[in-house]
Amino acid sequence: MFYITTAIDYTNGSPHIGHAYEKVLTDVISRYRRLRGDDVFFLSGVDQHGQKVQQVAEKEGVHPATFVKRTTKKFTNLWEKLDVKYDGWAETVDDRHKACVRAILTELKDQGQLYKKTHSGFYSVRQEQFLQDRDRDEAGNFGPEWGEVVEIEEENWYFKLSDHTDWLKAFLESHADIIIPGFRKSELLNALERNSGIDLCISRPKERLRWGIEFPFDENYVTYVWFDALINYISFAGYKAAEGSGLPDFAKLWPSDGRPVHVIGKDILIPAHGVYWYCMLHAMGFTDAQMPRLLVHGFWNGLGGDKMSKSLGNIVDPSELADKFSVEAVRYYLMRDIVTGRDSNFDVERLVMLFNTELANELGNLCNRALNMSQRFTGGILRHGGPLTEDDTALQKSLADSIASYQSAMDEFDISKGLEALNRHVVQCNQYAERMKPWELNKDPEQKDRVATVLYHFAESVAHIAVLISPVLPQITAKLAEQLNLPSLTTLKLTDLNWGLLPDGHPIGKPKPVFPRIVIEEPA
RNA sequence: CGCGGGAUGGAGCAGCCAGGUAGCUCGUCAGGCUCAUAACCUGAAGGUCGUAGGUUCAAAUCCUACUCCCGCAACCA
Repeated sequence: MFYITTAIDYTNGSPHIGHAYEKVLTDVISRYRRLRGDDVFFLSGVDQHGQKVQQVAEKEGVHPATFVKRTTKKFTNLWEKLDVKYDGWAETVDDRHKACVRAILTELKDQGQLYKKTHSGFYSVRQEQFLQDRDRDEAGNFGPEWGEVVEIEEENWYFKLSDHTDWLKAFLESHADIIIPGFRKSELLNALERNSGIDLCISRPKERLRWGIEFPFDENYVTYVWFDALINYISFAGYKAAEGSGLPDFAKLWPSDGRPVHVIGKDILIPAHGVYWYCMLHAMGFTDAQMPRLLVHGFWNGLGGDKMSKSLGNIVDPSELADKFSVEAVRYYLMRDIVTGRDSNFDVERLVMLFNTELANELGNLCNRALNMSQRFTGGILRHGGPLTEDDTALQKSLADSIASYQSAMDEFDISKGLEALNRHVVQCNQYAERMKPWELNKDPEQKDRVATVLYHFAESVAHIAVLISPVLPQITAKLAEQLNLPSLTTLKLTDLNWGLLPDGHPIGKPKPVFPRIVIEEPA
């Protein structure tokens, strides 16, 4: 079983392009693994507790539960629109999740992993948070942005993080591909070096935070984010689930030799996932062989590399984008114009350019011209035709090569490179067309077989690409399958992709552009 | 000496881990083709691969120093 998760998004606002990227990326990986023939379970969800939600809900005069229900809808609507198809959906207000969190807390407390301690520090009443030395201004004071700052003492629950950091260091050092890309691991190890010996505060007194999961053994406290949000990866996988909960079988999703993949953003690697989550799992008794892989993606920045932010006004709404340019264009752009793990700059012009060149002009046009010629020259019937020439075998080899590099790129989560590999074959097909000139051959009745052979090579190439591109553009695969009059294409696996998907004598459908070019009206 | 990333023809990027003629897309210029979505194909111009050293027969790639840009620095998230 290939178990893959996204981070759960915090429901205090609307989803932006970064949320969409992560979910589409995970969706594409899931679909690819299914294409490979793997059993896949894809979990996504939302983080609904916490102070920010409580505050915003209060401001809007609604109960937090009502508020998160409304905000959650914005996320689920977007995933539906963007064709993100998850198998499990995590909502942290779910009673089954709460029960799991409580069971874990109880167990860890019994094992002596949790303890209560008093912390004193400077507290900003307005911001409702403790302040650190680095929040001080140059003169060493807390500035006016914090409002009234008081020194208070507060008792809280702590998790013995420091008991696990030595193990974590050794574990990370001995497992090469546990964090992708690799440079993130050195960053994590360095951070670990600097900060070991600190325990983790995991509670909030109820007078400060009500909107959370109550401690099973101390009713005056709720869990703070860590032992709530992070637990979703196991609670919704069926960890400690009650009979008839409707949750998956945990032993199947996360077996003793199973390593799930958590897809997360670079902002939550250190410390949340890279330190806290690994140590939490270790404390719960998960073995080294069960520790998840972390696929750490980068961010989409604004043009020029600025961070996207409300104040700069360069926030991109993925939903509007999909309405304007189509879901395919958005999915393709998000996968194509970034190297997994790195940052990229969001640029609508590049979205349009990549769609128009690679999809409309190259792939779409190839499909269109191929089917058109088949309709006009061979009556819409595909035939294997005459004996193969060197050009034909070279084209078949190009396809095989493309599939091989596609597969190795996709196995390494490098979607952009995988798509590039497919494009290479499309370009080969167009070059083959120029050399073979079937429109010339067709004028000579002697060359009927040759024309059929050449046209078959186009159609067969399109059929293969239709399948290979399906993780990124699932709707397109269906459209291409329809035009090729071969609905079974949508159910093929990677191993089924041998030359000859289209039988001899196969009647093809009517060509219709699958990627109409995006035309931007220039302001006069 | 806090940590990590980046610096490659006009633009955006790949290549670096496992050194061996500098690659892709867009743009520009010239040509070809007409089956096709004003799509497709061919050719050309354009780069001392941030700077300075070093290792090597050979460095964009390895090592050292430096410059500039970005992000992050754990009871707060």
